[in-house]
Amino acid sequence: MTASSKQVLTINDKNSEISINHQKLIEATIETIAERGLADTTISHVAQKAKVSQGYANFRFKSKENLLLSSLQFLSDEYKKSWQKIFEDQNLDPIDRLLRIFENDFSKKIANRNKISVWVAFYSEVKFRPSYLSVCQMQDEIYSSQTKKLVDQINKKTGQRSLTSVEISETYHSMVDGLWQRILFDPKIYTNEFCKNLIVKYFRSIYPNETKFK
Amino acid sequence: MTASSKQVLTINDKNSEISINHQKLIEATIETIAERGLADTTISHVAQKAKVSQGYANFRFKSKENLLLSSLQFLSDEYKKSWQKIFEDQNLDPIDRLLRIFENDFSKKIANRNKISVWVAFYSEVKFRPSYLSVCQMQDEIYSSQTKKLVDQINKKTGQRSLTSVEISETYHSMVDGLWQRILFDPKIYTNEFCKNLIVKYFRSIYPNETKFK
DNA sequence: CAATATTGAATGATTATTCAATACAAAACT
DNA sequence: AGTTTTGTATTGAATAATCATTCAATATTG
Repeated sequence: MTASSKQVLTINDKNSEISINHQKLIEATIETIAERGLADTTISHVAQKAKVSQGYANFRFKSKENLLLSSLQFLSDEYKKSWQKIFEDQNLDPIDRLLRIFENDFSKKIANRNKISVWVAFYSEVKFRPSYLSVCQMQDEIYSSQTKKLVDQINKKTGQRSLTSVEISETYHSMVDGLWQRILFDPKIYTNEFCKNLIVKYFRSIYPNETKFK
Repeated sequence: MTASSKQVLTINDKNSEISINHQKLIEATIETIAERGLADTTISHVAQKAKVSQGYANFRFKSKENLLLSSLQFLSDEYKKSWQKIFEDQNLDPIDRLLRIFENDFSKKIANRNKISVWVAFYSEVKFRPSYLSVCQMQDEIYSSQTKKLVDQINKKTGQRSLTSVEISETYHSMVDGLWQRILFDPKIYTNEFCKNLIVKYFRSIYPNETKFK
């Protein structure tokens, strides 16, 4: 290893050291909200979980509010990346893409009780914190417009005419939100498989000739 | 007015005086949550809105937690009464009953931004307060089983066979929950009419020969 | 004159935020 | 190479604000 490469490595190390703390705190925040709820999430709990001092957590993010917002942003980005990958995959035909989209929406990584409880916690404050709202809306708009486009392609391909692409994509979207919420109520009934099955059945009833919605 | 009737009236007055305070506090709680969010709802705010002293609010309900739970129970009862009336109305044929059910679910009285924000606030705590969960689950189970039965009748009547009654009623139920949530995000797009239209379209696609889903 | 309803000020607990003190690491200088 | 200096990262104790809860005092009612 040369001196110069070591230097670069050192700089990287230093930066990632910083972002490790940053990331540790965000992850600790999400875990804490999932474990105790937003109402009982204190800087002190988060700092303990992230193994830094309470003062540092506050210093690092300037305020609790900012730490919460950053955590929501992280969650939002993570979700967004997961579906953007699918929308950008050129090898998928429209139906396969749609299948992948809702497989993703009910994958263990996305639709688990911990993540959902954090989402719902933020949702519940959306009316009172414009910053939360804008993160959620931003994400929603892109997802909605992409889904709509996708449904347009499928409608064209299948000749489905009784429902518009907006109607189908909005129905899908609201079903996902609703099912996520119901997973919180009763994860025994609302398993990921149960939810996916409901979605498949919905699309099968709209596209009865499509064999892929089996 | 006789003495005895006055007596009765007085007792009634006294009782209703008590329950007026009780009710005033519950309504003030709901309004406060709708206006400021659960996180910023303090006994002091609620008491001010109900025009009683802070100490009294606490004394009357024993604890803030209990006041919140009572408010959720009230909201739940109010909603339950509204749909039970429809399920019990013997003059309605199954399709009309279903129409009335989702008209109710998206009526101004039920699906307005204030009420929904309160529901979502409680939903978000369901994972951490068993008492909230049980109120929500109780309600849900009855509503679900009634809806399932209703869909069974409609399936029988129309000969619809591709979807089970559980699938249809669960899909409907999750759509309602999801749409309620989306009303919070963007009430401009998700108007009550927009939501009802989505639901009608859903049922029309499942029961294509039923002219009432126009 | 009871008995009950209601007040509002005091209490104690919790918590976000601040900041002086300290640890640490890199750079500068013998 | 070893020592000092400098700058940054991190700590943790102190602060001040907020709030639920309590309860002795007061008002209201029968």
